[in-house]
Amino acid sequence: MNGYLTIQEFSKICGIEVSTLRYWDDLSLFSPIMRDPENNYRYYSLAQILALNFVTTLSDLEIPLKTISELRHERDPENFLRLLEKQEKVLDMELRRLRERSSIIHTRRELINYGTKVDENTISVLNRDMKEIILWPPNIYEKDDTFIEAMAHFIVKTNDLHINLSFPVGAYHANMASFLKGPTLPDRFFSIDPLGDHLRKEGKYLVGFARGYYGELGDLPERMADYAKKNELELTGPVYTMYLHDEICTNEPNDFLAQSCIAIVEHEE
Amino acid sequence: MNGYLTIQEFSKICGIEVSTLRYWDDLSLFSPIMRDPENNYRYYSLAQILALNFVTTLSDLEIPLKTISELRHERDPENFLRLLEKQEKVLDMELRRLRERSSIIHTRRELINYGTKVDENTISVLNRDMKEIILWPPNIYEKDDTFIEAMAHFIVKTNDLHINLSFPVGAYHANMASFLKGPTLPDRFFSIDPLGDHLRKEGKYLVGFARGYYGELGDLPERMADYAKKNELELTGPVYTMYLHDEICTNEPNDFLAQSCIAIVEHEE
DNA sequence: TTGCTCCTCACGTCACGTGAGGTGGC
DNA sequence: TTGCTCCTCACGTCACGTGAGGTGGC
Repeated sequence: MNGYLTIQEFSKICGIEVSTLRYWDDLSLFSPIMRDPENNYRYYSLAQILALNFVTTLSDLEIPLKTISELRHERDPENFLRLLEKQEKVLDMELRRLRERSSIIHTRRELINYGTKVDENTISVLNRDMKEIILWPPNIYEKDDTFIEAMAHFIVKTNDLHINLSFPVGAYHANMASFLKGPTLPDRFFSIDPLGDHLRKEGKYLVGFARGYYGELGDLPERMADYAKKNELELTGPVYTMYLHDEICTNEPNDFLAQSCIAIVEHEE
Repeated sequence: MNGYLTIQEFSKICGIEVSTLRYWDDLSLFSPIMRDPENNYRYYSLAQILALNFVTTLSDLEIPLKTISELRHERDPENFLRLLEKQEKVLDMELRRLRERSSIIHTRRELINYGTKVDENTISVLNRDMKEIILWPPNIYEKDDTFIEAMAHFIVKTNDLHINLSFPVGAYHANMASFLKGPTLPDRFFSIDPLGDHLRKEGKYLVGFARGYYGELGDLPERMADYAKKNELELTGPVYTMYLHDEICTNEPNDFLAQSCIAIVEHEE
């Protein structure tokens, strides 16, 4: 057949799979210019690349084949601009969600990675960078509430806050006294979300670690207080407890790894 | 049932559809803590929100349910870091494709929009911004080739250049003489791609428009040359012909709208 | 005869959403 | 009795990919 291309030849030229070409033909979305009446072979022409380009361009933009099909016989610039505007909004939404996902992965990787390297038995003074978090509203405990129940109740009550639980969760005590008194019952929760507007300031922190389930910090508060006393450190501001390893990266609750830290007053001499 | 939640209650609390919860149960990915042996009702506990969080977090990251399921019983930080790294690469690829799509939409909208506003019957001198394009390698015409066939042949021969045909295509003549001699047979093609490294410089251009199929510019070259002569304009550099309206936004080839432009030498006095 | 391309038709994929048809408690 | 929730099972979605089983030309 002079000038005609078999389906495979056409497929190679335009980079569209044979199965896709057949599927588009079935939908009457894009059909070969000719069929052999004997054996039903499909034959395409080179010039069809342009008609094909209409379909591939729009389907690459994630416009549904049905919409493309409907548009095929009545395209005009005005209609088309409206479609593009609509699709741009769809893509913007996707972009936003993608960025959030990247953000979650990045945050998680940082914490987990740090958790695998840390000397978890030592209390020490370390420099910490600024960190953005989202502080949830203050907790109101009902009697017998544990950390987890409190969190669950909290999530239930504040469903409309649209907290993204994919970001790691942490516990916030307003000061060292509150931390010593009820390590299991933080004043607030927070999520470690780079878009948060609460800033944990940069500077020197007293830092300690503990293995165990949410809220179970063992004697960490006392050990941190002792260390501060022995080394004559003046502590200030809230205690931030972050879970470096949590239910996302281990299935053994006793292996959860928490890091608590509280800022140290730096005296200039 | 004290402390137990029906499937609908649990669904509302955690924001996961009832049908999704049932599906995840079918897959043994996440099951209720209890079943009523009488009627097979599902009952969930508040504490299950944490186990659920493992599934939702990973599925929000677009990790396949099968992978999540496999991981469920043997998560550990090391494994997990590897999974996150892998998924980060997947998301980066998606991000790149999304950006390209946005770029295509933006480019198309600009051209189409401009095309609907333009005074297409007038030759005029206009300021043009800098524009990035991708210049394809020079054309080699076989005898009887038309614009379209040339383009098709070109695409076939240069399949390995990975030209993205979703960006609008244009025609490039090395200079006015070449444009006058063979408007139908440009020296090169190009795509209007913001990532292109060939720059159409900013400045004053002689600009004209023509309706018609690819390569069919009518007497536009002569009209432009006449205008230049009458107004004593000195023309320089290549002629860029862009299709403001093409097969993507109209199904009538005679309605394609081309814009040809060539730079004008600006004498400082 | 062998190997190759083409055809149609049916079924699988993935993560659900949507009924249909039926049960159980107030 | 009525209305509500729950159940299971089957089928639909979307854009193909993958055989199975068969034909036609060199």
